Amino acid sequence: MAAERDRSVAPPTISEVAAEAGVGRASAARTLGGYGYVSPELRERVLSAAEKLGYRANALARSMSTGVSHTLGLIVADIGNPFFAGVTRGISDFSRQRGFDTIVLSTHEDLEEEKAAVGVLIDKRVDGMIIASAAVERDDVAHIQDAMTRGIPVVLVDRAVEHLALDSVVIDNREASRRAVNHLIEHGHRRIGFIWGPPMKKPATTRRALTAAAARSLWTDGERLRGYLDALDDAGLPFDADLVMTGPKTEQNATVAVSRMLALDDRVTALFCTENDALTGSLRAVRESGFSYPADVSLIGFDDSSWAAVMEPPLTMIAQPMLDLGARAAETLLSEIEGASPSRTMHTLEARFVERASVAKRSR
Amino acid sequence: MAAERDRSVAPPTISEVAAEAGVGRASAARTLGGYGYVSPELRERVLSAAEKLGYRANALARSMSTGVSHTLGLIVADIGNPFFAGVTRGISDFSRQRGFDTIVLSTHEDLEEEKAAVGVLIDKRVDGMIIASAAVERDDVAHIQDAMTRGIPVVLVDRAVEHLALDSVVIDNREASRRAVNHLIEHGHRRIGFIWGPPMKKPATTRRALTAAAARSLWTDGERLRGYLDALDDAGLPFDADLVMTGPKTEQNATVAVSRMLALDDRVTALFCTENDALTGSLRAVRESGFSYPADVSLIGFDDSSWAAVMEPPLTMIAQPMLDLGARAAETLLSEIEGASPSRTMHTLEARFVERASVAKRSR
DNA sequence: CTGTTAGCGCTTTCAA
DNA sequence: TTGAAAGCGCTAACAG
Repeated sequence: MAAERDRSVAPPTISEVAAEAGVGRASAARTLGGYGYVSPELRERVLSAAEKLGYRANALARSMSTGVSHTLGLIVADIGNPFFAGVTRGISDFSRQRGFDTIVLSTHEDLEEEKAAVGVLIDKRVDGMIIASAAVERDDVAHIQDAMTRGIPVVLVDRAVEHLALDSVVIDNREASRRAVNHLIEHGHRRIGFIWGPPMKKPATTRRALTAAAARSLWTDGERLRGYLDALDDAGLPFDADLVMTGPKTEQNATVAVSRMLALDDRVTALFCTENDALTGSLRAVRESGFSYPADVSLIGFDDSSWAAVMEPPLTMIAQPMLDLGARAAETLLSEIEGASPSRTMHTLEARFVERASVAKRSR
Repeated sequence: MAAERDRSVAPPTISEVAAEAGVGRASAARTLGGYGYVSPELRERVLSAAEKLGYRANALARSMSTGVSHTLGLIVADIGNPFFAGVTRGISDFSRQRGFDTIVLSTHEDLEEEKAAVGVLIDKRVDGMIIASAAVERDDVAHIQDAMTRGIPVVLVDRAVEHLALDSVVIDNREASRRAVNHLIEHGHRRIGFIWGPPMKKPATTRRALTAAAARSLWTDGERLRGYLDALDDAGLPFDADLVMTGPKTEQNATVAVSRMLALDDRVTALFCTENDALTGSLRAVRESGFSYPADVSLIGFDDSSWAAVMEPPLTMIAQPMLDLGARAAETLLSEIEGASPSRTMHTLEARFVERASVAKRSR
């Protein structure tokens, strides 16, 4: 029997509406649920009875019998991060329009929290989930496979996961990165700092160690690093481990790392920052070291924002289509929910390279 | 009978677990649901049967019988906005810890969408909702009252609504604004632009028209404008309608409005921007007009971010405690859900005034 | 076209 | 301590 309920008056049920209208429950259900045939007469009576009682369908009960919740789950590292907030907005707008709502869970980039989040969504019987997963290794993906096994459609957003044959919606991070770094090279830069790379216990000393670490990092981190390396290789430029930040990804660490790169005998003359905090941290280091951009050091950042455009000089940035990433992920998920079989492909959206004024010819 | 379901294997139910364990359903339910007494023996059998079948409780069914969904609803204008994203993060972190998940709905600052959103949340039987409402007039709040009438706890966040006796969690916008403007006045400024005020069809020409418009605007907008006026009055400074932007709240309009203020014979020497886009729009206008800050014009903005700190010179800002606003709203809501009667008060959190270097003594 | 009825998977009396 | 059975509000066969 129902318990803890009635924090107030129990909400009217379809039976009460039927009684009020003097019709059978099924007829009331049919008109209110919008299915089956009902004569205009009864229909009218039911509608006004519902109106009168302030009837609202209990979506929970409906889901119980239909097996469909019209609710999506979204799992991201941090909903407070503007990038994920943008993606969320894209998902939310798209899915709401199709009658789906979204439960949003933040995992703080912690795999255990992510596992728990998937469990919660399974329990709540979401119709599908979109995940920007923190999973990397093969052993990290069991929770996602569990959801799949249970027949819950899953699509990945922002980060692909190697060991998972799933649809994912991403940008070509490697190419975006390669292009940015190449842009720097074309401006004569040969000492280009990369902020930030995969977090490592101790700084990498060899390219080999670094790429190995990248393989154990978030897909996005790895791709961006590979793009950096690609550009170097394309230009025949030597790799220097001192120019790649590998510490924990915080703004402050970026400042420290960049300060060091700026103090090198053969100092860095350009910086490629793969995240917003990396950029602001770098900017701070540049200033504190007594340099200015783009005269002394050129800069390119990731994830454009109106701030980047009003910096003086304005910043050259890689702009990810956040809303579109979300919308596309939602679209893909919804079509799988509606029965389409997953194409298990990577949907790659275009990132824009927004050239402004933070890159100058090397003058040194 | 259940329909559309089984997109795959139907998930195991408590009955199946009971059968597998060779016990009655109730015993299985008791151990799995964590209530009532079960002998250690049976308990063990049930647990391993559940494990074996991969049982996960169906939260929907549970909600059906308990009347509690352990789900909160959050309604904001735009989840993609960094401010709301931060608030959401605060809510999400706090409530998740207490076993509640959050359905997030964006209304695009549209009252109709907000009404629909409330309806959706009622239907999904959320245990409570947090709303940053677009409602202003008495006629705008029926949907929220409807939720209240149905016994669903509601707390307001960021924006209080005059006609609603509800708990709300906000900052003292008026005081924060007054303080910022006063800071400008103390630095000798007498011509201070306010970006942006309440949107009006045609520019206000009198103070009276402006305050009237403010009364018909979002609470935050009104409060911030009142704070501006307070500071002027405190200092005995005259009000000038030309210094208050009243157009649609877009970055571009801010640029246009500020450009105009800068072109006045008795031009503006300081700007107070009440939102991020207002600030970036203003910055652009300052630059395009051939001025620089803080030498020619001083600036103060709302909603601090790491960007503001790395601008050159760094920007003086009012920092709202976004996470705390969210956490506090969640805390208040949860206690009401747990039975506390709403205190119907405004919970005012402290905003910090972060003084950096975008305000200088008036030099003109 | 309309009403009766049997579930959906869980919780919770109530007896045993 | 345990099990049987009713009920949460809805959908969907199935008769009529």
